[in-house]
Amino acid sequence: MSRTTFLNVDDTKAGMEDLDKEKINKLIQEASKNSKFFKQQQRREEENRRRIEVKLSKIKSFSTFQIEQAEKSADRYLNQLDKTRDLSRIFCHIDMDAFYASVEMRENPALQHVPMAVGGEGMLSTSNYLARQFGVRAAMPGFIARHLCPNLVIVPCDFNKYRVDSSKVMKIISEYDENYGSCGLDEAFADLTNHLQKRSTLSEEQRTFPKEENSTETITFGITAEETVQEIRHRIYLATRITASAGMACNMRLAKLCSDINKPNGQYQLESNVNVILNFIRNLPIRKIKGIGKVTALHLESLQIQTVNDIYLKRGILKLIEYPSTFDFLMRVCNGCGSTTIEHDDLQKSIGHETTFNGTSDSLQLISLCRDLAKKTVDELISDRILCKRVTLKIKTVNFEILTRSKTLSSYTDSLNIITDKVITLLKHELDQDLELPALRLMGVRVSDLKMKSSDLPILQFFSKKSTTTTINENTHDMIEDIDDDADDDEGEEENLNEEFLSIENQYNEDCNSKLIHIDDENSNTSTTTCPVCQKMLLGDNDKINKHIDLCLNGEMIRTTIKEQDQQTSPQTNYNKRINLTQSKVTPPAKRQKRKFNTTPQRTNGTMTLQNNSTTIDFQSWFIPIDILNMICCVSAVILALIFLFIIIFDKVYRKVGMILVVNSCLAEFIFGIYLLAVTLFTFHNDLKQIYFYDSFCLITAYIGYMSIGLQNYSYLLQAIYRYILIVNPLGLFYQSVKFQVFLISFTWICCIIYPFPLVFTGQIKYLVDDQLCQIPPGFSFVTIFNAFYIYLFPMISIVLIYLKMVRYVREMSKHVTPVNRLFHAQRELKMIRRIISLVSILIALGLPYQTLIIVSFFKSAPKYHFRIVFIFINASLVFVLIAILEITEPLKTSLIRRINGRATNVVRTVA
DNA sequence: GGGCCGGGCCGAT
DNA sequence: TGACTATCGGCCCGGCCC
Repeated sequence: MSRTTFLNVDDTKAGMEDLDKEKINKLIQEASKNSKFFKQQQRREEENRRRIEVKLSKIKSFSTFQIEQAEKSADRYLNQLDKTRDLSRIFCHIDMDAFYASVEMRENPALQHVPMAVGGEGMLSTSNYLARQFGVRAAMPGFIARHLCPNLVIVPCDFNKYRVDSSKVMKIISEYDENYGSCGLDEAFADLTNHLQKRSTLSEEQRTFPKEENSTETITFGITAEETVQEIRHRIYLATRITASAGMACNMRLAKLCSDINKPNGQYQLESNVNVILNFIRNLPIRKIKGIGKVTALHLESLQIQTVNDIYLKRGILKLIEYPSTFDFLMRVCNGCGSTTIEHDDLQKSIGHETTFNGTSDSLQLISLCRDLAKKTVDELISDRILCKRVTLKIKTVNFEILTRSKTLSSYTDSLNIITDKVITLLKHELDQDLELPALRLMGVRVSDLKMKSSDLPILQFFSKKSTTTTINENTHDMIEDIDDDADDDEGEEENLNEEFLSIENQYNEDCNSKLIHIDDENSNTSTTTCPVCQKMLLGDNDKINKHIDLCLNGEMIRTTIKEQDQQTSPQTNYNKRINLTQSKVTPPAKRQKRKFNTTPQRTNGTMTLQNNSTTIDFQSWFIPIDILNMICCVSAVILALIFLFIIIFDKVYRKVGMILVVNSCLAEFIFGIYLLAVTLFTFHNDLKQIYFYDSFCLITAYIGYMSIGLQNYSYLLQAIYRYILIVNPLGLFYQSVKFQVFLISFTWICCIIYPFPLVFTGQIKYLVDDQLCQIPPGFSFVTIFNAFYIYLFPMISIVLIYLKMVRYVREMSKHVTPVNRLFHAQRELKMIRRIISLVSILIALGLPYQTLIIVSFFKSAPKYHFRIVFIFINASLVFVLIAILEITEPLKTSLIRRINGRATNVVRTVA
C-alpha cells in the first residue's frame, strides 16, 4: 500500500485498484512540483507531520498500565456499542457508475472507447473507467490529468443533463422508500425494510418489467432484498441507460461500503450477522471509510494503522490521544456500526458564494468583488426568505493560504447594506492590517446562523386579507425602526476604517443610489430626501437612508409575495423547498448540483447566474457571435490604422503640416483600436469561459479607452481648427507652423492622458459584470456628464461650430472682392472641413447609441447588456472612420493606390 | 464551568 | 511556462464573559 502523502493519487475510487501507483505518483509530482499549490501541500504535510511527532511523543509518555486501562475502557465502549446494534433493517446505497461521464458517453458513444473526464481544465468532476486506468480521477486538475493521460478527452459539465437523469433515478428509488435520502445527483440511500415486508404481497405483475426498453420480453424479480435491488438497478438502467451499483447492509455506513465492492454495474449484500460484519469491515483499508480523509489517514498511519482492524488493535492508544468524538467515530467504524435512520435536517446551516480569480492585491477590485459576492449571497437569502446573523469572509492567497474572518451581527437580517458593510469591513481590516498579505486568488462570502423570516408569515397572512397599501406602510414603518437600530450598531465599527476606504465606500453608495436619492453632501452629512418606494421624507446620513431604501425594497418584495400568495403559492413554499432539499448529513441535491470542478462560476441551465450592483446576468448565446464580429471590426481597424501610419511614414508625406494632424488621428485611431481589441478579447475570453473575472488589466484598458476616445475626437477638432486657421488667418504663419500644431497636439495628448486618472483612482470606473468590461456605470452623475462633455460633446460641437462659421465666412468672402485663389483656397478648405464633418457625423451617428444610453440612464436604469450593444456600434464606427480618413486624405489615398498598383505591377512582372 | 465568539481545519461530493 | 474548484457541514481550540 502506498504511503499517504498530500499529493499522491487517491486510489480509493472504484476502477483504480490495479494501477501502477508509483509511476502515477511520480508523474503527478513531476507535473506539479513547481506550483505554489504543491508548496502549500508540502507545508501542510510538514505541519501535520509535526503534529504527529507531538502525538507520538505523547504516546511514549504513557505507561503500559495506562494503555491497558485505556484498552479496557475502549472494550467497554465497544460492548456498549454492540448492545445498541440494530440488525433488523436493510439499507440500500445506490451509486451511479461514473455518473457524469456515463451520461456524456451515452450522449456521445464515441466517448465510450476513449479515456475521458467531465469537468473543466481547472478541475475534473469525474472520469470514465478507461481514464481511471491512467490514474485520472475526480478532483484532479485538468493539466495533471493530461500529464497522466495525454489523450484524455475533457468534456465540460452539463448539470442540466445530469439533473434530468438524476431525477429519474430518485423517482424510482422513492417508490421503494419515500423517505429516501439523496447525496447529490448520483447517490442515494433507501431503507428497504418496509418495502420488503410489503413486497411479498405484491403480485408478480407488479414485480415484472420489460427486459429492454420497448421490448415485449419481460423479466420478473423475486421478493428478496438482493432481487429487489436488482430490480431497482434494472429500472434505473431502463430509464437512463446508465448502470448503477448498489450495496445492501443493516446500516448506511456498511451499505455505502458494499456498493463499492462490485462496482461498476454490480451489487453486494452484507449479511446482517455480527461476525460477517466485523470480518467485512475490519479488513478494509482506513481510506475506504467515509470520514477518513488524507489528514486523518496520515495521522492514523503514523500509529501503524492501515486497516480498520488496526484501529481495533490500537484502540487503547486511540482512546488516550484522540478527541472523544474522534474516538467514538473510530470505534463505531471498527464495530461496523452506522446510522439506521435517514435524517433530514431542518434548515440549511449556511449560504455562501466564493470565486477564484487571477491573483490580485488591488483593493478596489477586491472590494468590488466582495460586494458582488455579498449581493449574490443576500439575493439568495432574500429569495428563500431567510435571515442570517453571522457573516464570514473567506480569502485565499496566491500561496494557497486560507483565512476566514467572521462577525456576528447584532440582530438577524437580510439587508444587503448591513451584510455588505460588515463583510467589506472584514476585508478592509485584513488588507489594512497585513501589509505583507500576498495577492489573493479566492474570495468567498458566507452567511450562517440562519433562521426563517418567520415574522413574515403571520404578517403576510394577516395583511393579505387587507389592502396591500396598508401592508406596505405598516411593514415599512416597523422596518425603519429596526434598521435604525442596526445602523447604530454598525457605526461603532466604522471608526476602524481608514479614510481611503471610507471615501471609496461613500463613493459607492453615491453611485448605487444616485438614481434613488439626492444627498447634498457638500452641506453636511445629513440630508432630507424622499424614499422612492414608500414616498416618505427621510432625514439622516447616507447610510441610514440607504438602509431604509434597502428595507423598503424588501417591503416591495413582500407586496409582490402577497400578490403571488393569493394567486398560487404560500410564502413558505420556497423555504419548504429548501428544507426538502436538505438531507441528513448529506449535501442538499440542489446544492450538489451547483458543485463544480472547474474554474468557472456556477452554471445552471447552461447559464451563469451572477450578480453585479444592479442586475443578474445570464450567459446569452449571442455573446460569442457579437464578440467575434467586434473582434473582426477591431482587427480590421487596427490593421488599417497601421497601414496608414506605415504609408505616411515610408512615403514621407508627413512633412506637410496637415499630414501631421492626420498622423495624429491615425495614431489615436490605432490606440483606440487596440483598446477596443483588448476589451473585445477580454470579453470574449470571459464569455467563452463563462466566467466573470477581471484584474487591473480591465481598469487599464478602461483608462486607455477614455484617453484614446478623447485623443480621437480632439484630433479631428485639431484638423478642423487648422483648416479654419488656413482660411480665416492665411497670413498668420505661426499658427500654421509645425511648431504650433505640434504644440496643440501635445496639449491635447496631455489633457487626454491626465484626465482619466481621477476616474481610475476614485473608483468611478467599475467592472460591469453583464457587459464584461470596465466603464463608468451609466446614470445621472457629475462624472458622467463631465466625461461625455469633455471627450465627446465639446470636440464634436466645436467642429460643427467651426464648420458653420466657415460656411458663413466663405459666403461673406464670395460677396466681396477677394483674390480668386484665396476664395478658391477657402472653398477647398471648406470642402475639407465638410469632409471632416462627414467623418464626424459617422462618429456621431455610430456614437449615438452610446450617448442615448447615457442620456436615458439619467432617467431610468440602463437596459441589460447596454454596453455590449453600444460597443457594436463603436467598433463599427472605427472601421468606417478609418475608411473615411482614407477617403478624405488625398495624399494618403494616392500613396495607397500607388503602392497597390506598384505591387500589382510587380506581381505581374514576376509572373511574366 | 458553561456558553458564545471567532478562527482554523478536515472531509465529502 | 504555469496550471489544483465550490459549497457545505462539522469539530476543536482559545479567549472572553457571566
